[in-house]
Amino acid sequence: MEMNDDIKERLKECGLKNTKHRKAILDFMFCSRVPASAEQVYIQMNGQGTSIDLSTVYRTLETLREKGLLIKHDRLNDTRALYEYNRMEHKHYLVCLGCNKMLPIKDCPLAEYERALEKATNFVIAGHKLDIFGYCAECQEKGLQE
Amino acid sequence: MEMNDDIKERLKECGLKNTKHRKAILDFMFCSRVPASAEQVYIQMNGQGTSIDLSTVYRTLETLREKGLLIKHDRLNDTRALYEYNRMEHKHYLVCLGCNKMLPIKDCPLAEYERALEKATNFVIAGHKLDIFGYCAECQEKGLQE
DNA sequence: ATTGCAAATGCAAGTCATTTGCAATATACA
DNA sequence: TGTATATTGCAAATGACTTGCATTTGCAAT
Ligand SMILES: [Zn+2]
Ligand SMILES: [Zn+2]
Ligand SMILES: [Zn+2]
Ligand SMILES: [Zn+2]
Repeated sequence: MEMNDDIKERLKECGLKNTKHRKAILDFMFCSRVPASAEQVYIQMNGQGTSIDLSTVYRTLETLREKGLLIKHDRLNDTRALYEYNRMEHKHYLVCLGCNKMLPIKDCPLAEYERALEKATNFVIAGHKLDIFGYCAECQEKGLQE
Repeated sequence: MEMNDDIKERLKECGLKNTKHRKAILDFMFCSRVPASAEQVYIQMNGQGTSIDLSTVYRTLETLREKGLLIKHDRLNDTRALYEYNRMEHKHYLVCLGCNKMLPIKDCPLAEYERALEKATNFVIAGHKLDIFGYCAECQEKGLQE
């Protein structure tokens, strides 16, 4: 399978051994279009027949993050961290305050603003982090949007 | 003392009993110009002669946040949450990657964008958090800007 | 000033996500 | 195939925060 070979290759590039756990996790993260928590990964793995311990999930996610293969979102408003495959794209997130779902937004409204800000402040701007909070359609229906 | 009376008044407005703990904590938060963790508040209180239990600090900070007197910053990059007095200002920060200086920006470039986003996504947007990273003029001179 | 009662507090124990020590196992590569 | 090293499972630990409960305190009505 092509994607699998690609994943295997990326692990090798990083000097990581190609274990079934790592391959399965990286594969899942690659296919998932929303960030996932360690527990979600754990449930997914064991549900799909890849028996793995929760501590191994944590260790693996952290290892992959260190190597730049994953991005870690440090507890935005939930109590747990979320990871996602690093597609090397600049994005922002719509974070639901009801269910903690994160919806990636490719669009960035700040390029122009940053240029103006550089002139106004004498800062050299290197980047930014923008998260937008609100309530998703489902949570609105549940009446959680208070 | 004027500020103290003011603090007392604000507690009353919120339907909170005016206890020495609450007054001391809110007073400290009001005077502190940087966000503080529960533990920092705990150390400060006990250091200034206001003996208090850590769990009470947690409960008090949370109560004051519920009433809108404090803002909670949920674990920025540390593992612990920070609280600050709510001065009812919407701001962002230019954060220097060289010296960690934070330059407040009152201006917000996102009002228009949020409206467009609501339409495009069906989210009800409640707020956002934007931090811009870069290098201040001094750090540029020191050649720290990578 | 006294009293009654809900709110606030201290203390100890409990959560819960995440981390760590260590022995057992799997992988890469000679 | 053998072996050094990385990875894993399991159980126990960590650390920030929360909670149950008995006691104390603020405050308002007497
Ligand atoms: Zn939602
Ligand atoms: Zn952007
Ligand atoms: Zn600087
Ligand atoms: Zn803004």
